[in-house]
Amino acid sequence: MNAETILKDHLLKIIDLNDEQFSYVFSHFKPMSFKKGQVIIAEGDKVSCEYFVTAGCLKSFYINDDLKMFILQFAMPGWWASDYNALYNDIKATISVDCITDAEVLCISNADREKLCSEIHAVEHFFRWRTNKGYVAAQKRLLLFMNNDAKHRYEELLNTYPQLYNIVSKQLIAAYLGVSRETLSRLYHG
Amino acid sequence: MNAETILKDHLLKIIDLNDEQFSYVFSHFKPMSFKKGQVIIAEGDKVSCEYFVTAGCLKSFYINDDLKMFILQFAMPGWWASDYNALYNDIKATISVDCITDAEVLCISNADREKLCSEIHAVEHFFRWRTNKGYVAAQKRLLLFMNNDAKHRYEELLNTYPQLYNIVSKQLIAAYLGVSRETLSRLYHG
DNA sequence: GAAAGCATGTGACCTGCATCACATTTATAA
DNA sequence: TTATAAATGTGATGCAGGTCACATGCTTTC
Repeated sequence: MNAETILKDHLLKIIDLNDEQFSYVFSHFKPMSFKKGQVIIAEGDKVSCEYFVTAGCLKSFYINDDLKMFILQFAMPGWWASDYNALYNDIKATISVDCITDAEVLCISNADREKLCSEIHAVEHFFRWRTNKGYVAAQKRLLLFMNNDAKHRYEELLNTYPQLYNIVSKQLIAAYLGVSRETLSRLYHG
Repeated sequence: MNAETILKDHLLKIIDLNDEQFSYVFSHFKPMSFKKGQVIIAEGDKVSCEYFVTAGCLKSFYINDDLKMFILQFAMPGWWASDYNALYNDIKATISVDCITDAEVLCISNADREKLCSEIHAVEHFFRWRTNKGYVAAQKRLLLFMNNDAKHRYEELLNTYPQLYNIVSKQLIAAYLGVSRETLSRLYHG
C-alpha cells in the first residue's frame, strides 16, 4: 500500500473528506525516505515538521545528562512523531527522533498543519481527535509507571505491542520501560 | 471575578469569539458548587461531563488494587478536569475527581462540547489547543518520572507549583510525586 | 572470513525507597 | 472544650532494581 493511501485511510477513519479535499491536504505532505539509524530530529534542532510513518519504525527519545536514553514512543506505520513541545512552542528540540529500521514518512510543517486546520474544519477535528488519543495514552503510561514495577510494565508491553518485540533490540525495550538492560534481561530469564 | 468572566478570559486568550458567540457557548455550561471532600467523579461512574474550575482546587486520581492513591493532576482555577479516557470512549470511570477545597466549577457534557466544536470552528480550535498543552505536559511528566529520583521530582514540583504547597496536604503531594509520605517527609527534613 | 564492534547474559554489590511500627502534632466534631 | 480522628515525623528493616565487571554470542565491514 502506498504512502498516500495509508494517509487517506488514516484520515477517513475519523473524518469525511472528498477526493479534491484530500488531494489538497495531501499536497502539503512531503514524502521522505530514511535509512536505519538516520536521525530525523536531533537535540538542539529547530523543529518545524511532524512526521507520519508509512513504513518502518521510528523512535522518539530523550537523552539525559548521564547519556542515558529514555524512549517516549515507538512509531510504526499509521503513527505520528515529532518533538511536539518544540514544534508547538517554537523552541529547540529536547526530544530526538531517529530510525530503528529503514523508514518512509510523510512530513508536514507546523505552519502547513495550522493552515489546513484553519482552512478545513474537518482537518482541525482530526488533529483534535489525534491529540486526545495521545493525551489519554500518555496518562495511561504515566499511571503504569507510578503504579507498577518493572515486571508488570514489561508484561503490559508484551500485551500491547507483541510485534515490537521482534523488531526492536532489548536495549531499546529497556529504555522504553525505564529499566536497565540488565534488569530487563533478568525479568524474562531467571 | 465570576465564573463566566473566568471562562471568557480563558477562551479569548486563545480564540476570537464575539459576545453573542460566547453567550451561546456559555449557555452550554452548568455552574456547580461543591464542598471540600465531595466526589465529582467516582470510580465506576458513567462519565458524561468535564469540569472547568473557577474557584477552589480539585484533584484527579487513581486508586490501585492495594488502595494506594496516585494523583494525576491538581486542578486550580482555569484548569479542566475529568476522566478523559472514560469521557471520550464512553466507558466507566477508572479515574476519580474530588474536591481538595470548597470549589466552583462549570460543567459541560461531552455531547455539548462536541456539538459546539462542530458548530463553531474556533471552539474546535480551542479544544485542540488545550489538549495539545495537556499532551505535552503529560509527556514532560512522564520523562520527569523516568529520569529523576524522588528528590528531583519534589524540587521540580516546588518550582512549578509553589502555591500548591500551602493548600495541599503532604500526603497528597506524595501521591502526586509517586513516593510514600514517609519518603517525602524525609526529603525536606533530614 | 578475520577482526572489530554491538548486543546480550549473569554474578556481586550497593542504594533509594517502600513498609511497618509507633510517637507526636494538628484538625474536626460532639 | 474535650474526644476522636487524621496528618506528620522518625527509626528499623527489607527488597527491587541500579551499577560495575566480565563472558559470550551475533553482526557488520573491509
